[in-house]
Amino acid sequence: MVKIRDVALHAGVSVATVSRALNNYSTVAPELVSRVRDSAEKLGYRPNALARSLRRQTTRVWSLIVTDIDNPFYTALARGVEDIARDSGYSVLLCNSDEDAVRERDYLQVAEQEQAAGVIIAPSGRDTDVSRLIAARIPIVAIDRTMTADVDIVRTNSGLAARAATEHLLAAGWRHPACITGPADSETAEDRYRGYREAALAAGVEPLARHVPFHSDGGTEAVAELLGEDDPPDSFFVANSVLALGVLDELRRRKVAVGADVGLVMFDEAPWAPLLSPAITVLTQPAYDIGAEAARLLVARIGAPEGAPHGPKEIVLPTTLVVRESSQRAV
Amino acid sequence: MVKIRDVALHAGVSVATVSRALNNYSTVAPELVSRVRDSAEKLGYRPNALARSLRRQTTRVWSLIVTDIDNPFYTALARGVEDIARDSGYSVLLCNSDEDAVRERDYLQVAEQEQAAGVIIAPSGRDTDVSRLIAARIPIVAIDRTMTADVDIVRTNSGLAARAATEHLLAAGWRHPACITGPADSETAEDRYRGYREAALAAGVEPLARHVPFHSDGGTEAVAELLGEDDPPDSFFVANSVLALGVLDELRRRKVAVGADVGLVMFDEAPWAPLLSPAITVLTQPAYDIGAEAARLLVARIGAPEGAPHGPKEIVLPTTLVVRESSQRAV
DNA sequence: TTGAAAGCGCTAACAG
DNA sequence: CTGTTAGCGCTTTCAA
Repeated sequence: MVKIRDVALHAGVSVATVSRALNNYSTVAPELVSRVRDSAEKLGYRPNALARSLRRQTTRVWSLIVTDIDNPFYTALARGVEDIARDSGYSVLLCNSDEDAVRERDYLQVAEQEQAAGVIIAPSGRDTDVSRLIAARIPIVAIDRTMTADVDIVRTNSGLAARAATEHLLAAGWRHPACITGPADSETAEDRYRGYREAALAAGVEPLARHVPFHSDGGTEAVAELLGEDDPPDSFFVANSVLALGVLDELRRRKVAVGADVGLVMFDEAPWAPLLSPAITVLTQPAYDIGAEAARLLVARIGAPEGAPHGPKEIVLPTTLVVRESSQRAV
Repeated sequence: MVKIRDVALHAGVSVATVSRALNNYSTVAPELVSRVRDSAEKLGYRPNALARSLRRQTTRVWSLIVTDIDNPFYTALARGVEDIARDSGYSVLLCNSDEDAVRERDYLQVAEQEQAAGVIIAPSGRDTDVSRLIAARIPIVAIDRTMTADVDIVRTNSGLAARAATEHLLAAGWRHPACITGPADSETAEDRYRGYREAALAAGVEPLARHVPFHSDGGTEAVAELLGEDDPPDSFFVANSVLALGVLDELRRRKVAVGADVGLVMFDEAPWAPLLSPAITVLTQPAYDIGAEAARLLVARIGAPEGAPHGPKEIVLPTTLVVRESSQRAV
């Protein structure tokens, strides 16, 4: 491993000069700069980021903690984060908590110990403990879900969108929409449920819902239960695309035809949504932009002076209903 | 930030003792161990990973570089890597090169500068330059695609599988299968093409193929071109699921019915494959296991003594043809 | 403008 | 068994 000392020796200057030259300090004589650069180039010198970070007391790495790496919403979001991070010279440590509070805690600890420059997190629960990060002055931006801790957040208005989706189902002629959502302690799951509930109540329909884990099996299970009800639903509002996978699978298994026997709207766009027969009506969240905005917020926080007084920022992005076939009653 | 010195002061011992106690050196008196642990606990001490790594000259972080984070194959693989990494006490820096050699180079450089303990990479091309990592003695495991560099690799036998898939198409009664694959400089793309070609030739069918970028747009484009041929194909062997998304989209747009007008088999399982009508016949790769095996190989390499003589290992996992409806001629 | 030297927080010889 | 101390490789005062 070639270190700064080797470059200094080769260039015939001190290590301090090498450091300054390579970090673009304007105080170094131009000739020395080029001599140093040449030496560094020739020797194949790469600064040791560990040593630099230790000395500078700051790293160039972010942690991005998501709850489900298989959810296209999060991969799209990750791209948004990553693009902005790259532009700003950061690398992103992508961590998958799998909705598991223990894994999440572990990753938060890693972020702390590795002295992450910042953390972007989709918290597994509202009470996810980030107090240590805050104490360590590591900026945090929440995405998708709010948390009790006082941090910046970028999200969409799930409740409103859920309400609109349910109203759409009703307007399309479905009489008895049910809601399949995530665990009650997940904020987005609850918001979406509430939006559905409002719309149902407003239309004089008795709300019918299932809270299941955010996995496709959860969707499967919920459908099975719901269709076993005395007064089964004739349509579904599903709180995310992973859940919908299970829902659609179970519906198919039971030979229940979407768009004819039952209606369906799901939260989140997915690459396969337009390909199904019928094509799935979705609530599109600007996933990439959520990530990008969160990244911008983080950059701003990192750059902000120590005792900057500004309170937590909140950015709410719009969700769009994309009407396709699954929500329509077949002719 | 509470540091080791603070713990030492609080526990009334030297920093060395704190270090030893916390790192489970058996030479420390049990009473001191507990005193140190108590102090550390009380003060909320968290070792600075940067300082530790700098001193130990080794980190607990891996880089996992994939070419497309939106490809379910890679997210499943990432889970495999992550699970084993966690078990072995490592964190995974997941990087998305997007098939872009420049991004890939940047990430490799980050891995080097951050002194990654190891790197698992799906190289964007066979000639991806990992010489610096090798020089820095950072173990590397290739996944999915081989490379000219001498590294461990975990992969499937794409060629064989592709051949089987094409033979299956032919056996199902399709007369003129075409191949839609990735860029010619991508090894898996080429392997899959060759497998297809062998099967076609063996059956006396003139090979017909398109090499396009591994994005859904590539699939769209390929279909458009292929169907414009004088002697258009009656079925498709598609080299991965992302490409297939574009293929299916274009087929749908043109109102060409899969399973009736054309047959289709794609490489890789995808959560939506069984949900389409008709359900898609796929070549399933054990993505999770590929990741897990790669991780195990990496653990072994990291643990191996400096001058260990064993050459690069290669692990080839089986691919399974899952016959569903899209490859069958409708009655 | 440059160099010498201190020190980021930790671990690991080396002494005792 | 415990403490003292020398670094890991780098940046950044402080002097010259």
